Amino acid sequence: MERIEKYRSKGLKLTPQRLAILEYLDGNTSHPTAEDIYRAVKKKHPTISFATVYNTLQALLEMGEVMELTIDPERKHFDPNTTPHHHIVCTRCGKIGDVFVDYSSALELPPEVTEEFTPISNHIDFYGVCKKCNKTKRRTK
Amino acid sequence: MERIEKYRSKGLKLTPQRLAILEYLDGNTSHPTAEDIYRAVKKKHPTISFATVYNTLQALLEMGEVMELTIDPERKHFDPNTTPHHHIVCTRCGKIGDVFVDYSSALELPPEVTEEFTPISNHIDFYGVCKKCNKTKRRTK
DNA sequence: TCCAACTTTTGAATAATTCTAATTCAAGAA
DNA sequence: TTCTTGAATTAGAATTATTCAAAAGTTGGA
Repeated sequence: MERIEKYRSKGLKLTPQRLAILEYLDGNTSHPTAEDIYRAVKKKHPTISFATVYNTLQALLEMGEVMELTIDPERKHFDPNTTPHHHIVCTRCGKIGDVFVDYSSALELPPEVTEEFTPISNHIDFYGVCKKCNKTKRRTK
Repeated sequence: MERIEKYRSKGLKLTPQRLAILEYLDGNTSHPTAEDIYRAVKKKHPTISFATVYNTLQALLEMGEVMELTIDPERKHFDPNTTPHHHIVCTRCGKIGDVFVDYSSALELPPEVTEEFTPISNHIDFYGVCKKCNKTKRRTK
């Protein structure tokens, strides 16, 4: 997600807006939504539009430079780390953490499934409570 | 998902519309969207509204009688089978299959994750290609 | 430096889902 | 069986996330 050469060579035109988005995403492990990105980039480029964020994300998706996460039923999250990994979500605050373990060898599918589907990959959503929320009193109701 | 007594005893008022939704969901393994349910129930209750489908789904969610699936980035799918299980999605047609295997014991989390999160549960999305799509020629672009 | 092709922008358009207010109804009480 | 009331249904408006369209502005190779 760093060297800008990589993007130009893949035919991506590098505008200031895109550079700002790339910079924001580089090494970012916060799993931002489109809105998170929009708000962050807006600080340096107050005129940037949502469409530009979505356009750029679309381009990066097609280049395989970001992944779309479907963990959150309300909105898409994006992950610039495209090496295969899993996620853990705090069920109280929604914080998303990374899990860099390859469980594939342990995930054998039963015959009734492999008869119907040829498996290709997998992704695990772990659910739990983060440290901060564990300290906080659970809201009563 | 069957005995209607269960619902009444939990304070759910049983209207004809709700009974039709319950009947449609009972034993349904197609992982329908709200629209799938709306269209199906509409056959018997032509005046049913989307709001009723969403209301009922909300009530069933709160009762723990259906699960919301986030596999599809475009829309929510619902599963009346609330016993813990996983899913496999056809990356070509979107068909969703069930995987009734408990992999929990194989899904140990590394310390850097358990330091930050107290894990509670997990759900695996498997991705693959279904039998039907495997037969079909892949569309060339 | 020039210019075609690609981007950005604004605002409108979609699509999924939620909300609102008025009307209707389920089901326990009488 | 009828009454009563809180809950459910409905139509349609409202919201929210995301996409699209057209005009204006830029990038980067020639």
